[in-house]
Amino acid sequence: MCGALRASDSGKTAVLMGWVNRRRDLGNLIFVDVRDRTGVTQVVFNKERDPAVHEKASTLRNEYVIAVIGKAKQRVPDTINKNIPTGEVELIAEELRTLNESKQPPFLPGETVLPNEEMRLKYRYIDLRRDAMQHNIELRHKVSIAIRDYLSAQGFFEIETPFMTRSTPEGARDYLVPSRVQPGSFYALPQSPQLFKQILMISGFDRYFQIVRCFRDEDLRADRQPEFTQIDLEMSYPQPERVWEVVEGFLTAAFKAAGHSIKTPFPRMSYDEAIRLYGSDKPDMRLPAMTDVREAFTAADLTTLAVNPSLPIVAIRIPQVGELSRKDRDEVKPLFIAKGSAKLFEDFKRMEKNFPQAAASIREKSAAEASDLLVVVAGDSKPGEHKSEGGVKPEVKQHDHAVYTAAGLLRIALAQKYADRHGAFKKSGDPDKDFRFLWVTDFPMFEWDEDGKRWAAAHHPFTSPHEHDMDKLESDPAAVRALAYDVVLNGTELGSGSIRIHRQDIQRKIFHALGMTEDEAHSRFGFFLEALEYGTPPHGGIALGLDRIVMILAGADSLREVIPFPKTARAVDLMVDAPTPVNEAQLKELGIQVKK
RNA sequence: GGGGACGUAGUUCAGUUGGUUAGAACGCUGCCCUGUCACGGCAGAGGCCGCGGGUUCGAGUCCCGUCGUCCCCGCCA
Repeated sequence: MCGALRASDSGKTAVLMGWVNRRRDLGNLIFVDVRDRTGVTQVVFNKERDPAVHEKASTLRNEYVIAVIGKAKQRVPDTINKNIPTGEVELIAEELRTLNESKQPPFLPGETVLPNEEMRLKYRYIDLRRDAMQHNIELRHKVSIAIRDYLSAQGFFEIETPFMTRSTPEGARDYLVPSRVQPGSFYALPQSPQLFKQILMISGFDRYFQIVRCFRDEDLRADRQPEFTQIDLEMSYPQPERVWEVVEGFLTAAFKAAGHSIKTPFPRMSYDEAIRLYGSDKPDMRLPAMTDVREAFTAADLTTLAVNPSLPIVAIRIPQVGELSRKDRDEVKPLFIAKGSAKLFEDFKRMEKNFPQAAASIREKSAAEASDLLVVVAGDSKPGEHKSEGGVKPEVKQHDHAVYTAAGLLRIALAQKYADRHGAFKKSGDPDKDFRFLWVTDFPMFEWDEDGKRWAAAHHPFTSPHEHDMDKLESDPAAVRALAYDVVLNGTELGSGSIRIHRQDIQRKIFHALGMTEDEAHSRFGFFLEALEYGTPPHGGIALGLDRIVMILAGADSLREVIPFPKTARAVDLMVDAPTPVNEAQLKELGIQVKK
């Protein structure tokens, strides 16, 4: 292999096969760097030594595929290249075969500047030849293997579940697959193997896992692709802590495979705490939490500032940002996405001038240094449009929630904007700082769906409520906590799971709370409800995004860097040019008519 | 569905207040070169300025539309 040759191989005959990475033609002396998956080795063609082979070498061009036979030779000291592992050796060519020529590629894998993403995706096979992509794909392989080995050793069976399955109206949009044999009927690709893995528990496979593709027809983001890979697992008779232990175990193995040693157990935080302290259910703990500064203001202050005294007031601190210029402040304002009636005070100096006592108190409460950036987010006292549906309680909570989450989004936007100044996102080499894991627990069971004017499952409708909250299912749905948990890394949700409902009576209550009639529940999940009646063990599990784990390990900003053949923001594969219309005959066979 | 950024040579980019023949680097082609490794030197080819309208004596530059890529909000149980 091209990356394997070392000085100790000196004198041996070697065969190298690979691509022409670079050619340096000095006339009577030609150097060719031959590249394969493992690296690059320099091959020397000397006219004096072998005119015929040298002549052949002068016809080589970038990305030709060649085979070279020659003698490995230790380089003389002043020609050693310290930048590459094979830099102490070179291959003196004795025979050269061009296995294939290449058209001039639109870009070169060895080039330092990247072409734009459109180009990279269209010619993905060339992009994937680049070192960085080869490394990412190898990393992905190693991580998968580590996780498989770990879970297998812990007694989990990897069991496959169908890709062509049943559409369920809950959750994300389904990708549909028409049935030819049953015209007018459709399979759906799984958003996750949720019900199958629960049925595997009912079937007696008490520890299941699968590294499996899932499909969701929703809009894309840098960290969201329409098809993605989950590490899905489920176990019988677990406490949440047992599931967390398993996850911590395989993540330790996965990170070890990538060369990082992480500490377990991960810290834990309730959902309420996460919202109050970070304005997010996936806190990025690499930066300080927000601070409740409601007490810093007098009632008179709040009136002057036109701030609603009954809503939260929080301070966001970003370390080491330094003083904001007028221009900075103008740029900061649009980063704030006003949710509900949340409003922003971005000019802390002005606050110090007009409300010196409050400002001093905020500084103290948030432990701010002089060089830290402070901004304050509060609720506007102007009467907003009040939606009366849904009862009093969720509305009050929603307004609090809006202020916290608006602040949380701003906190992240500021952190990204000033990443160079605070440096918290730079890899330090210390895994305790670079990888801030967190369990977020006690999620609410239900969320108020403003459009549908009903309660919806926050996680999914098979999640078990907290035992103590059972009696609130009817009286106070907003207060019901779920036995659901997320694992979060550096502000990215890696995975989500729960203890499931294993009793049919409770499952029925949940459907009822969700406003589903018995008939509706049966038509959607009849097979599952029936299965629950045949001796279902208590069970629970979780699913983690493999792509996201690898993305963070690779230090990438987008899933596209760790997926060999990803899709664009419009869910298009630019290489194969999918999706496409299909011909009339195909449609006819499926009994489908396309609206023009 | 909404907001923002970008689109100029094969690639990455520059292009002033609207003004004559649109530039650079890398890549490509040819020649020279025996220790280069992002080789070097000389010469050369290469452009529907994304596409379609408009304003103007004149548009890469201004306006409108459209297509594509990226980021964000909504959405993603």
